[in-house]
Parts: sequence; structure tokens; C-alpha cells
Amino acid sequence: MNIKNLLAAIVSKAMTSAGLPEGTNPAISLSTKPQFGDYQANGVMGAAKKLKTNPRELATKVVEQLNSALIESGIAEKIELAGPGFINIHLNKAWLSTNLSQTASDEKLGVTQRGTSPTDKQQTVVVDYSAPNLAKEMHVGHLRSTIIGDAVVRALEFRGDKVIRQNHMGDWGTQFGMLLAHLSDKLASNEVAETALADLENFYREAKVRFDDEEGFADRAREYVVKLQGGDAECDVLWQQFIDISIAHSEEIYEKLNVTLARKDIMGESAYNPDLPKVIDELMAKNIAVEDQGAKVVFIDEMANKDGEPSVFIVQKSGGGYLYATTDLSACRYRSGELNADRIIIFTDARQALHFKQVEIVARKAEFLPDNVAYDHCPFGMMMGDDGKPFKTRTGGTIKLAELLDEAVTRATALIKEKNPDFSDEQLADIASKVGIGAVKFADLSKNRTSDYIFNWKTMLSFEGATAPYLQYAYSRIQSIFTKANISEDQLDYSQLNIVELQEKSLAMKLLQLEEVLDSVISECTPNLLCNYLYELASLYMTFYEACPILKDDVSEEVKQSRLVLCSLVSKTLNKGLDILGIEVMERM
RNA sequence: GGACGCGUAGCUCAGCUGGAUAGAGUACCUGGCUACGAACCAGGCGGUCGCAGGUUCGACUCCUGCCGCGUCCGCCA
Repeated sequence: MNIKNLLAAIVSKAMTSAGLPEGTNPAISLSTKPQFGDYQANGVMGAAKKLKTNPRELATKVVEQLNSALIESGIAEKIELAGPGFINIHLNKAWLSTNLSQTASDEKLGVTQRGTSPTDKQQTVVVDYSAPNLAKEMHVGHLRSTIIGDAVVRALEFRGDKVIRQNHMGDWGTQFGMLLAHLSDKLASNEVAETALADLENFYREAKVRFDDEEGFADRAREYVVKLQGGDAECDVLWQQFIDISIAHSEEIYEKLNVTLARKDIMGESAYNPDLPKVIDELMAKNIAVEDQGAKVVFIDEMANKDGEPSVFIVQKSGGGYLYATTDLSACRYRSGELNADRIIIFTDARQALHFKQVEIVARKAEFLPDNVAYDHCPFGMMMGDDGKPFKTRTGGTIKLAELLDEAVTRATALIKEKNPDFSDEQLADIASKVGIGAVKFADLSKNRTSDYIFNWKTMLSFEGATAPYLQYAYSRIQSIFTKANISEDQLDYSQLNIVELQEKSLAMKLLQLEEVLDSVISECTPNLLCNYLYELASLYMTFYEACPILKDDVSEEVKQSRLVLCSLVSKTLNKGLDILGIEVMERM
């Protein structure tokens, strides 16, 4: 159910019947104020401008057409013409009730599934997200890519697309020479790899110190790079050990974060290694890449400056080494060629925007990316501290993601103990984890800006206002009603829904907008829209809850049943919506 | 120097393909719990949408120029 699309189709038809050209945008949107109805069609004004006619007269004709299409069919109860040509549509409460009843008994909450109609085909979507650098531990900078990517993935799957996750881990490169040399020494002095690599950050620092200060170590590190890239067996064993342990670190974080990435989703940089020479050969053969100053580069005329100097994109170093440009081109080829992607989505920070723009242009020229494959680089800003500078510890180090999450859970534990001291230790731990992690994720997911954003412990771990706990609280409250009424949700008769009060109608409208929101989240890769939606839903529910008694003595059985159906729908929608964001709910909190 | 992004309430942020009187949260103030869970609700205060032009019935939104901040720009990723 997508009300907006439904109205768009109907208004479109009415517009052509009224004499407007085919394909005129009806411009349906949610009304900005209650007195303007529920939805409004603003397309007439734009069309009138083009045709140089009076918008009001034109709108009058369209409204005449709409009367039969909307009123007689029972969708709307009132259509008004306002201002210079706004068409305000007031939806019919009975129609809302009927649709909502159907939604309630649907597992997918009324969200139509891709692939069930010829105009809404299922797509294969490759999503590249998280991609931590395995040389180090995950830090706060990896949070955004990981959770935004995961939310979009879940939204796509819920809508019925086929998703292929790709965790493009940084498991290759010169820094591994130094790390492997250091690991080799540790093992030689009888240390166990797991112990040596228990603290990756520390291990990296030790290796770096030796690299900078220790006589001969840097040379050994470089030898290891050469050996590694040359496929030396002994070196490969070391590398594999390192990678395995580092991946395990990441998996711990994914587990804590409730992120769906698994081993099978890992497609690290090293995986493209065998393809890199072929990519260069192809680029050279097609005369896309040329040799310049010993390196192989692509001159991109499409991105030339005012003086006509093209943008330069190096695909192979003068020494023969490959770069991440080469790897990313190779990834394009693999994803469209082998994985048959219709769409490729990549989540990285905004600093790489230029790089991915270049990758796309070159990949399209080389036909690694056919025209019918969408390539969406979705950038996001960095986390900044209160001082507006990159978010660091007091001593200037990076903040480990694991520590951030632990702190969130610790704070949540304290708060829950205070609010509700009766929980057992086990219950407390479970709830605190869901609340703390949820708060961190929601704080981040609810922001869409591609610019940098200010990280603040207080804001992020605050449990009041527009936060995950507010939504979880709304959910728990609903469960509590069912407990109190001693009614199970699946005993409800969903046809017993009757929208009467204003607060009920607002809630009903919101509930029917889930698909609209998900479609925007999917097309724009913006989970913050879902966050806003769920907050508004919870907020409307709270208002309804205050205004419309459910279990009180003076409430009739019919009204009670109807309101319980609404409660049930809100709880299902909150649960599913939060699940898409990777945030868990609980019966009590 | 060039490219890209950003500038909205004290603070953190929404604002969809141009639409009606620019919205939330927070902070601050006023009310509401012998409770269908107050992690809540109702209300109030708070704005020259960086500045200046332009396009038009209409601009936070589109165009141009400036100011400020950030990021990137041939051999790191």
C-alpha cells in the first residue's frame, strides 16, 4: 500500500482527462497543515504555468474529474480547491479502516513485494559497506558505514530485492609488511598469535615504532610486502593468521551492533589481486589508460578544469604496483559481470567522493559497468568532537568502537537500574544492551547530512526525546496493555477497526505510509527518513494513548477492540521498522 | 589555484521533484502521576533559513556572485 502512488495515478488520470498533456507530474505530497487535508496535489499550478493558462480554472476541471474517481470510490471524503490551485484531499476514514485491516493481517505490513508486478521488478543490489581496515581495530569512523549500510540492506530485503552484501575489507597493502614482520618475530619467541594480536591497536603501534626506529626492520618489512605479493607460502600462512584474528575482532563488533554481516560477505581487497593485471591490460588495450611518467594513468577529460587539463587517475604505479583505484575498478567488473548487479551501492566517507566519481567514469568507458547498472556512491561526513575537530580521545588517539559501545551499555545499565530496580541481573544485561546499542545506532542513523557531524556523548547516550529508547518505550507500553488486558495480539479480529477520533486518524495515516518511507530510504539510501517516520509514529501513538482510553471502564467493547487493533499495528510497525534499523525491542524495560 | 560538500532556534538536527503561517528534539518556563508504564503528555519561549542579486503567481529549496568552515586534487586507502 502506497497512498501517494495511488493518488498520483488517480490525479494523473484526472489531469489528462481535464486536458493536460500526458505525463504531467501531479506532485502529490503530504499536506503541510491539517486544514489542508491529508494529501495535496500541487501539480496543476506548474502545468498551468507551462500552458500559460489560469491555474484555478484548470484546477477546477481536475477537481471535477476527481470527484468521481476519489469520492465515489470511497477513497476520499472531501476534495477542496485552495489558493492559486492547490488540491487538498481529505481521506475517508472508512477507507483507511479497511486498508489498515488488510495491512494488519499481512506479514509484510502491507508493503508490496518487488517482483510481484511487471512494473516493480526485483533487482539484484550489491551493497558494499563497513569495510574495516584489518590492520587495525575498528574505530568510531567505521560506525556510519557499517550501520547505515546494514539498514539499507535490510530495507531492500524487506521490500523484496535480492541483496548481495560485500564487505570490502582492507586486508592488503604495504602496511601488512611491517605487521607480518613483527608477527613473525613474536611467533619466533613462542608467543601465540591470538595473544599477540589480542590488542590490534597496540600491535600496530609496536610495529610502527620498530619500523620507524629499529635498524633493519623497515627493510625486512618491505621484503615481506614483496613476499606477500609474490605469493610466498610461509608468508601467506602468517598473513592468513593475522587476517583471521582481525576478522574475529570485527565479528565481535558486528555481533554487539546487531549487524547482519557474516564471513560469507567478506570480499576483501586481496580477493581482486589476480584480476588486477587483467584490468590494466584491458584499459591499455582499449586505449583508455596510457603510460605517463612511468605510471599508467587515465586522463579524464570529463572532469577537466577550466584550462582544459584533464583529471588524472593513476591505475598502476611506476614500480608496477597496483592501487585502490585498480581494486575498485576490478570490483566494478566483478559486481556487474559475475554478481549480475542491477545496482551497486557503496558506503564510504565523503573524502572518497572524487575517487569514486573517477572510478565510475573509467569503469563505464571500459565497459566494466554497463549503462543499465546503477552505481551509487553514498558518502557521509566524519564524526567530529565538540571542538569541531575529528573525534579523538583526550590523548589524540582514535576511539575504539568496542569501547564506545561498552560505554553506551554501561550508561544504559545505570539508567534502567534507576528506573526499574526489579529486574534480575540477566534481564538487566539484556535490556541494557538493547537500549544502549540502540541509542548509539539511532543517534547516528537519524542524521543524513553528508557533511561532518558533532559527536556528543551526552546527546548520543541521552535516553530522552527523539531517541531509540523513546521508540522502545512506546513498544513496551503497548505490550504492557496487552498483558494487562490479558489478550494476545493474534486473538484480535482485525476487521474490528473503526477510525473515529482525530488522533486515531492521524495514527492510521501514518501507519499506511510505511511503504512510501521505505521506498525513499531505498532509492536515496537515507535511513534517517525511517528514523523520522518511526519517531513520528511513536509520538502520534503517545498522543493517541493520552487522548483515547483503551481499557478504561467506560470504553465500549467495540471501541476497545478497534483501539487494540491500532495498538497492535503500531507495535508491529515499530518492531519491524526498528528491526530494519538493526535496533531491538523488548516486552519490558 | 581547481573540484566537491556544508552554513536553518542558545545547542543537536529535519525540511521530499520549488508550494500555503520554516519544523522536531534539547535547554529554559508553566501545567499534568492514589498511573491503560511520567524514559511520557499538554502548552509557552526561541528564526533576517551565511550575505547580495536573479528566475516566478510563489524560493530554505533552482541560477549567479561574494563571505565563512571542511574535504579532496599523479604514484596511501
